[in-house]
Amino acid sequence: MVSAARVSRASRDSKVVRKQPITVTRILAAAFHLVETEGFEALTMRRVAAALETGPASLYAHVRNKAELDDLMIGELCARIDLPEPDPAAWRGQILDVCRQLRDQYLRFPGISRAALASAPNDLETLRLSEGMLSLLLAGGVRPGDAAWAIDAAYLYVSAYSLEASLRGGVGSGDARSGDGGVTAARFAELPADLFPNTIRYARELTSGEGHERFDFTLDLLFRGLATA
Amino acid sequence: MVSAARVSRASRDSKVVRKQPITVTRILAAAFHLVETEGFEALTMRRVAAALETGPASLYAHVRNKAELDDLMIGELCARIDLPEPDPAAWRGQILDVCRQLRDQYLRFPGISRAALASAPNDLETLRLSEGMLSLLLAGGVRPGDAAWAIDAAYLYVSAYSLEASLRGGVGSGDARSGDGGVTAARFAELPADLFPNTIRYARELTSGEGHERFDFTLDLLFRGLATA
DNA sequence: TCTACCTACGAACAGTGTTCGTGTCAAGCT
DNA sequence: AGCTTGACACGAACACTGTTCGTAGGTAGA
Repeated sequence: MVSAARVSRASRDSKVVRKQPITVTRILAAAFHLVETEGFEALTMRRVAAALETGPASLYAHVRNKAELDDLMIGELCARIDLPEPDPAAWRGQILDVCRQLRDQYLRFPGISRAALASAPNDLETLRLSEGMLSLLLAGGVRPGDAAWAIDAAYLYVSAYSLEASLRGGVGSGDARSGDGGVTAARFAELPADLFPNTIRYARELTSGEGHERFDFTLDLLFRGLATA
Repeated sequence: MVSAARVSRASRDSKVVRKQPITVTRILAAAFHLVETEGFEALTMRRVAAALETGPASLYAHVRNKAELDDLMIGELCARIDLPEPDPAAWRGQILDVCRQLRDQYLRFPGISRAALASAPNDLETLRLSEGMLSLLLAGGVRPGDAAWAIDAAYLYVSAYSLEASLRGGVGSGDARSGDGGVTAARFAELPADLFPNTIRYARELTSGEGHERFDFTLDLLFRGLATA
């Protein structure tokens, strides 16, 4: 037996080097890599464990649940959001920017917004984001009650939008870019004309929206309606 | 062997009566009952099959997937929505009413909105709802493009709201009604005061909202911002 | 009457989250 | 130095999940 002890400072001495210890950080890194490349459905305790070259049981010493792993990922994502210093004159642009950041983080890891919707993870990072958004609106002169409810609605919408966008784009179907909208519009045209007159007539409007136009449209609608005292 | 044939017209002759045949309707009924009483997580092919006193394989003759079962349920829910005749003067109230109906259908079957978010089920019933909502907004004088995007946003929000409300209320925790808000507000008060000044200060606003006040608030915000030509 | 077909279903497969018990190491105490 | 303690790692297993295969059974048509 090659007693492979005391290799704590040498990273890779030989092939019998001691395995790097499992930490929450490494688990999270493996999880993010997995979701980024294969989508949220592939995020499995076994897959994460395999990426760390161990068995699934080893993860439960650092993470209570898969649910907790999900929450940790959402927290990490929220931590990456850049919160601007509140500028009372530009609060609408600022809050929109924050929402866009959140959306892009979600979209970078397809399907992860499921985890955001599946729980109300009141950890510190999520609250930091919430606090930051609240500050922007308050600085803009929005009434506290309205501000609180508006950011809640915005957070919900961003999560739902990202989830739907992830499913639509998928993680494997890379060719479903612009042609898909035309396909859907064509299917609308084949509906019974007496039951779906408006759907047929406005098929273009229903399926339109390049990039994130719909996203901006909705959030603008949401924040523009807030009274600034 | 008691040949139990030709019992097709007699419903319940004796104990050896022929088992009622499996139909999509019966599958859906069992599925709805299951979700209503035990929540969406309990909706399992095996549980549905067991409720029908058969094995899981028997379902796959009538339903392609569990995903298709989910879609069928969403379709059924949408079919129950009552679409009013468009009244140009009252379109805001009308669309809000439709959204409330949808919300109540979702909330009656806790967690089922997961299925609504997990796919864009373009079946006829979903499209009927979409067409109805579109008609209301168009009658109100909303521009077609705005109307199409607004109902999309509203549908997304209703689903996300219902999902979160289902998780918050749970299906087993019947006592988590009004006391929970106080608990969350109290947890906000224990946060580090230098990092979360607004969260602490407006803890009441952040956790307030009896019944569906937040729901109405958000949708009002959404629809009030639409220009009526 | 015979045949063909659709329905029902038992059994099994590949996965999932999670727990139990055992090992194995590192540090701390005597 | 020797011993003990405790945390970490992990193989195996349990109770589930969705889904498919092969086969039986009864019904409808020729």
